[in-house]
Amino acid sequence: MIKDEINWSILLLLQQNARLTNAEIGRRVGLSSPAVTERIKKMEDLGVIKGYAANIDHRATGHQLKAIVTLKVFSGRLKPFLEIVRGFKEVVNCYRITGVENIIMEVILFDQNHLEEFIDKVIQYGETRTHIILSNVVENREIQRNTRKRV
Amino acid sequence: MIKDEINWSILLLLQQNARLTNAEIGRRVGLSSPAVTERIKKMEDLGVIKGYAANIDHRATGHQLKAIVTLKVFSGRLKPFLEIVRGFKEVVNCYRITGVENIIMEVILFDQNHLEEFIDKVIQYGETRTHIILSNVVENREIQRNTRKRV
DNA sequence: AATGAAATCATTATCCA
DNA sequence: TGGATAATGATTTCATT
Repeated sequence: MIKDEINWSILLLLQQNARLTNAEIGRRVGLSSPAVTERIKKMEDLGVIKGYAANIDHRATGHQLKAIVTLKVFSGRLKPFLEIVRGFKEVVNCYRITGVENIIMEVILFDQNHLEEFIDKVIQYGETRTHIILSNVVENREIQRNTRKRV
Repeated sequence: MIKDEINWSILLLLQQNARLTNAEIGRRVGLSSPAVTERIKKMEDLGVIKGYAANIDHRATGHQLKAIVTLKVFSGRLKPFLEIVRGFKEVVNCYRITGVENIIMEVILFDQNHLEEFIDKVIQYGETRTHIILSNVVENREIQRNTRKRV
């Protein structure tokens, strides 16, 4: 759990720019830099902060396509799929989900050939459905403090 | 485009830990820290690096549920939806996609009541399908250099 | 891209509420 | 327990080569 308002502010700042210095964060939230350092370290140790990642434009790395691929896994094929998917570099996110489909993946691909090769790899584990991503409407929004009424 | 191998190394390091100092990155890739600073700045300016985000555990912020919600938008309702979805704090990612559904969203929610409220908000824009996320199989994997054979 | 000087930052220890 | 302050060492920034 998050201790107080100041930690919420620190979390928001780090979600917006993880490369802010602790001194700069301190200035914005009204704390000294050692105090900020200690608060951040504690939240890292507690697992509140899981890590810090640079956000890369996939087109700049030569990846033309981004797609969502769902998988309705064949009977008995879930476990082997869960093993092998960790090795697929195209897959940047993979979730187990409820519903008719069991798996949903976010995939980054060089081109349509690459998409075809990828489908070939996963089709032996289940029935796939592919959605090409056309545009980003909301991207990587920060998790914020709960301000809604609780029931 | 990415200039050389060293920039790929820098990108990989920043995806794994965006809070590494430039001096530390320099040590690992064999450059001085001003050289690293300049390379990173150039990649930021070119839009190769879009930003740096702390990764927060949604359970630690009191959000019990994560879900995928797809939307088959009603005729004429896409534009108003695209406007309003930017204001929905629950939505951390939203894509326009090809296929029967037009929209796919990644949503973070406090509890099942919150999910119900969220569905109520979006259901006027189209037909929804909700998948609760059960677990993460692959999370936030780094985009890597292309090593596969090109055709 | 490296180097060196100056400013800023991180870290540690100590003290205080 | 949590934070401020001060000292030291590391880092960043800027100018120069």
